[in-house]
Amino acid sequence: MNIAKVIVDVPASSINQTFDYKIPERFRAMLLPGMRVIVPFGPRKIMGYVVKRVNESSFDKLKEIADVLDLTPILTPELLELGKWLAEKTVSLYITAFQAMLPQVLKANYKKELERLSRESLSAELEALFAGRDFIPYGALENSQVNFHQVQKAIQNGDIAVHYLVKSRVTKKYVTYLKPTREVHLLEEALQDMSGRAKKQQELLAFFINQSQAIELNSVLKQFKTTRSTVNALVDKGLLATFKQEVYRNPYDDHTFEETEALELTVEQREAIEPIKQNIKENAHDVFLLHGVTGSGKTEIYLQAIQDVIDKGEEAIVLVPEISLTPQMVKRFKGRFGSNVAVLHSGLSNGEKYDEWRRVHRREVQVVVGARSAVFAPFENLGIIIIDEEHENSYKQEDQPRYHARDVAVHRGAYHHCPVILGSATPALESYARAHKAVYKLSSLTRRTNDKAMPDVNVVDMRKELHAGNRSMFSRSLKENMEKRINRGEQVVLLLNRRGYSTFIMCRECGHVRECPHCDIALTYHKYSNQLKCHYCSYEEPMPLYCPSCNSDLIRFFGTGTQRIEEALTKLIPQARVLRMDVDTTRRKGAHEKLLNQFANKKADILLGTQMIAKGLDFENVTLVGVLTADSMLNLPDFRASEKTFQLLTQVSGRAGRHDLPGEVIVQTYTPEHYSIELASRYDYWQFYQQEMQMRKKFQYPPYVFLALITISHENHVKAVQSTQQIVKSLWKHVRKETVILGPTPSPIARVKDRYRYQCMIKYKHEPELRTLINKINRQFADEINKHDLQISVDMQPYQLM
DNA sequence: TGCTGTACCATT
DNA sequence: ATGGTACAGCAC
Repeated sequence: MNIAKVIVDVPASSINQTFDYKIPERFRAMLLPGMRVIVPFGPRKIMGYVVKRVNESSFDKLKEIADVLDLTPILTPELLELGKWLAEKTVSLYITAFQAMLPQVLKANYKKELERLSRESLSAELEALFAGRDFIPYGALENSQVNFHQVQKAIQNGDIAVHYLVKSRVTKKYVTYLKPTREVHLLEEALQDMSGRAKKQQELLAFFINQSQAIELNSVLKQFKTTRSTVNALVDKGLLATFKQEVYRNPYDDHTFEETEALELTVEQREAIEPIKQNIKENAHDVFLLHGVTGSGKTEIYLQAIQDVIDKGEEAIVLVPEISLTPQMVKRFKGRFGSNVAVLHSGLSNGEKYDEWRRVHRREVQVVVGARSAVFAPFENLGIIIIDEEHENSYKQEDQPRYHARDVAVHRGAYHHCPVILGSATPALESYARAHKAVYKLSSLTRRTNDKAMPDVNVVDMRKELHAGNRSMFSRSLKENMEKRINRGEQVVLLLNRRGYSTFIMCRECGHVRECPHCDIALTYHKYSNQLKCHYCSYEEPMPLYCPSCNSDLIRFFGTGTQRIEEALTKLIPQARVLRMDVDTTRRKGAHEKLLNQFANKKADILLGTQMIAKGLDFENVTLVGVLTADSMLNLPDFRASEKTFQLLTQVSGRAGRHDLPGEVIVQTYTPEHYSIELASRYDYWQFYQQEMQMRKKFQYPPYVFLALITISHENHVKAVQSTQQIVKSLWKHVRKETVILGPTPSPIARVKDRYRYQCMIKYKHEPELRTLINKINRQFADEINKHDLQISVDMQPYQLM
């Protein structure tokens, strides 16, 4: 078993295979699958993952592994298998699948450097560059006087050499400790001998005579109100010593969480949790769909199920959409399980994420709460996987590997023989359909734990407002209600239902809209930098003073951004204190929580924001929720538009009147008759499900069919269309006759980064060979991809059809 | 003849 | 992805 099969860190389809390496003597005893290694690859050195050890290789000229980066495997055998499955299932590269399962800092950093080998003098330019040093970064060659040829010659001469370095991005946090190094009597002697002037040194030394334990340096400095120099003096005298010890960065101070006990369950909750507990007890794997209205106590069910898993000595993964939005969620888990919980989400720094990940890796915790990628937590005895708000789009990763966390969870659940819980007030249609077909087990929670009714939803027809001469974005009823609540000292949440919160600029004179020169999309105005930016390629230009097309100065930014609504709102109700929550006001780290805290402390009357305020917030003083434009998503070319609208309206309605004060919801719309709006206002999920299923059946969309989206891009418009056409043709040849292939169609954003994008959509019910077929097509186009810069990307379960 | 840009090719 | 190489084009 002295040969290792390695997946190397080269994201190219021609490299999407294992490479064999000899394991040198010094690594034979310790090298295991799942460890990272450094291997020579062509002229350079790169990182790779060992997936297997074998005895033989069909390749005869094997190179040796240059180094091993881990002492223990970072991928368990299960995760190695899962990575393979994931890559194949999503038609992605093995390397991208493995990288997706690990924290960012475990990815390799590559550097090149030049070493001076000979003492003899080099060319004047090279001498200047090295400036007496033996090693210099390779990058120093740029903007220097040295030309490439000189370097090549020097290398051939053996005067200098290029080194390829693989650097770890891992940084660890250390705390410095201070401790005495001599026996007590020696310290006492030293204290006597010390000059009377060194007051602080004496104090410190006296302290350590009574105290032989190591103490954190910073706390000593604080306690004695002194500085490092005092300590250094004692260290120099050989009386004290400092040493460093690694500590985890802990983003949450565990002690600040109030401990909670299990709550008494309602009858409904008990009925829902029973089969889950049974599953846990019997090591059985079922997928449970927990359909519970907001406030029905889903989280308590999660907590008590997890308790069973912990008692059994097993581990739990809890996925939440985006945890920084719900500090309440962290609080509940830390409150119940204390330091037995690791938290993984995008609000943490890379270092913090790594430390939390390591607490899982080292089995220091049994519970992980985190966003999408936490589904890969390296536990080996999983007892339960929970996906909260399972309908959320953020569980689908939109770049390679394009996976859905739900699929991964179910796969891991089957492997570990443990239950998977999908919880939501508005389950994804796919999930509910599966529950309906008894593929998943359905549990319904129809009542709130406090038995409060859901707030009344009043739908306001904005067309009538217009006819009545009200041209503002606030209906009369919303205005009156807001004033009434604010005067009573209650609070209001206002939701602007917009997917993009971008503001584009348009000339009022000629209608010219400023677009990105490289992409077919309007540029977005950014107030803080007064720049126009492209969200797709990061192109930037200053905000023009005059219209580039007609030179008029009537160029303004457009779009009903939250800023404009805020302005209108302060005009409409001058006494209201408005808190605006959007990308601009939440950009800074922690800004999000700060704003929410301000609102919780009643520093504002109205919280105005986009989708981000719809989820998981719980303010007891909020009695009115207003939705300004409920139908703005309905016109998007997205077959899930109705579903998303229904989900959003239901979620946001749950924000009002959760406590003692009764709540009310006002929904403004131009299409009050639309079933998603009408049924959301009645909280009728079942009716919505049935109606929407009919639509999906009629137009052949999921869950009636599976989708696959292939996007082809090329700098040349014609080439892009032609290649897509060819792909469509060869698909037609090999799929069943019931399968539908649409395309070539231009992608909704037809050009990005100067590349034209065409797509083809496959709608199928049963195509077991589809992935093989797509891979075959990929290979057919290998030449075009390598030589002529054609790009083909595949999404086996598209959520965003761009 | 020597320098520069580029297409192509292999990587265990 | 990325570095090496063969080769074409061009100035001297």
